[in-house]
Amino acid sequence: MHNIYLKLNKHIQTALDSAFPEEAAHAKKEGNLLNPQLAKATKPEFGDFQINGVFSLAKTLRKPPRQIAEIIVKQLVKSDDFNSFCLPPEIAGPGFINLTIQNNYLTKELISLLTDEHLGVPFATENSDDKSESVIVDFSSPNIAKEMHVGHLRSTIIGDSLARILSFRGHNVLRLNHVGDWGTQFGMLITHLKRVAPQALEKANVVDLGDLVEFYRQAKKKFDEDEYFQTCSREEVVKLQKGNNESLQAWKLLCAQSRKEFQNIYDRLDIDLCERGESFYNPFLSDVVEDLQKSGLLVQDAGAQCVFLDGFKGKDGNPLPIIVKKRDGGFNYATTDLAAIRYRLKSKPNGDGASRVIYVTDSGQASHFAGVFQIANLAKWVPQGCLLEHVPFGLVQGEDGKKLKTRSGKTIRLKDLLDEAIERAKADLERRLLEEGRVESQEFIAKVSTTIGIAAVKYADLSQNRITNYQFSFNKMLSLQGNTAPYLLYALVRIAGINRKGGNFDLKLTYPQFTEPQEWALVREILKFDDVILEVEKELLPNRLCTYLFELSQIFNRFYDQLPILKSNEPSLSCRLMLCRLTGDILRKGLHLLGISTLERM
RNA sequence: GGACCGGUAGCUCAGCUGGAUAGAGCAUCUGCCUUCUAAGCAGACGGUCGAAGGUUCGAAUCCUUCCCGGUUCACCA
Repeated sequence: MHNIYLKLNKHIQTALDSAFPEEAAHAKKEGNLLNPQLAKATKPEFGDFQINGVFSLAKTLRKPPRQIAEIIVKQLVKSDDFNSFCLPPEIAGPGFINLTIQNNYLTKELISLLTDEHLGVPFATENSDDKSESVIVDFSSPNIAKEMHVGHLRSTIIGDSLARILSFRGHNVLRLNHVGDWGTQFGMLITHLKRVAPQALEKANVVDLGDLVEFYRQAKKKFDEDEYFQTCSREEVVKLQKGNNESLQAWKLLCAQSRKEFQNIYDRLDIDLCERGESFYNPFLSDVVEDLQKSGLLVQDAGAQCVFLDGFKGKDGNPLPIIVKKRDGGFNYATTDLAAIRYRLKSKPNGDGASRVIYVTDSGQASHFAGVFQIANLAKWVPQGCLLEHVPFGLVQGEDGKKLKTRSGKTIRLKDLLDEAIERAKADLERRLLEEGRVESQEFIAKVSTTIGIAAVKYADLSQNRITNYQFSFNKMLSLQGNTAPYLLYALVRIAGINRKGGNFDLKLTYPQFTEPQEWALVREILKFDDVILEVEKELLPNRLCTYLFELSQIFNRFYDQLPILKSNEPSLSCRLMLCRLTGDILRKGLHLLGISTLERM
């Protein structure tokens, strides 16, 4: 109802201007407008919208709120256009004005959705007020030669969903996987590789490293035990940085192997990413330091090149430096992140030309990003109107409230976690089939349990406000009741069932005539999709979309339970089928925007 | 100790620029399947919104102080 909101707001604004010309003029002089504080109604009985601004007006005008409200209402109903889509406003309580949109206007909006692939959500374009932006979403970002574990789960799932939503809105989205493909750990990895598989350096693809985690563990063990190995490793880092051929070859092999393993996970999760690791920014690191030097931000402290910022203090209360060049001349992650910011904001072809950069990482990195963002601003790398945003999220905890670990205390591999979700979904499904005496093919069972398992993991994560820590529970996420993926998928399956049994309707024949409250509740909910998407785009909180989809499903299930659909007579039959179709479209689209695939039967 | 984030029903959590009587789900209890998938629906029970002050016509929401939990604080990322 985004358009309706804008239309209403304009009407109210006009009404305020004519009802209180002096106040309006005064407000305008101050550079603002009288604020009607138009908002969505907090409860269905209050209609569709409510005006909350009467009280502050009452104060400045020194008149009772209800009197002000009456003046506004009187002014509003003078407009024929207003009366053509809104019912006469009602003054309620101490001075709220409740607004209800007319039925025929709502049905008109609803019909327009039938032919709108975007389901009412505005599409940002190059030349409009609703301007399309270049957005970078930096998410997932595992480390090369390590395995993806639960720690990567939230970033990957949340980042993917945000990227999908921003693209859907019309923005040009670059999904960057800022993998950890550079750094001191490569010294030991390359040294180890050279020892166990020297042939890998001569020919490409001759060696399958298999379990990289085990490989990493072995290398680490040697590094800790063997002094000579340590020396070689350190030398190896230097060689690599200098661009030694052999070392680069080994490095590439390790990266390729990791990439293959990451890709397995991304394929299973249906996630599309553009890999651009830390190494990409190597050529720009010294420029960063130079730039900071020029802008006078750089300070030498204890041999390191640092930037000191307001509000950054250490344990002892002394100012805390952000180091951009280490005492040994090396760079660290602050430097890389600064180089990345600079590159991403620079216009093409020397950069990405982004106007919004979103970092989806755990909240533990909040102060790091606050620091580098501040430096970027001070160094004037952030053009007017460009936005750097850290999108933090909390820890994944087990049901005991502690950091999620295996029973033996190890970090849980993402692969195992997904396998278990699917396995449990399969067990649930098979139990149900048995109970209901249904027989399904192995293929069906495999597909349904995979879809449900992955959906459950994703939805459980996304449906929670990302700021807080998140308690991971297979039982809850796979639960058949409540705000879970299976519940939403089930609503869609019901709609698909209706479609199979003759759910086609001819929309030309139908001018909808809704009569039942369950129908109207569904109509109104369907029309809220655009508001929700716009909100998520701004706040970057996918859980708002989840809440909406859950409520839509609830309202649909009520409708489905309480009214006959296929067995109703015309015109109800067509009207109800139309509601099924739109509910299905929105659920499918909404779930898709969360990165969740849907089912026809389950 | 400083910074940041949390504290809302027995449990897990929503709560949008401050708005009307604080919302879900789970759990517990009570109803509803000759009918489109009951993985559903209807209802009941459940609250000093961590505490105290303050701002406001109005505070879970904003400000201050305090309590509790988490994260983080110099060359790892």
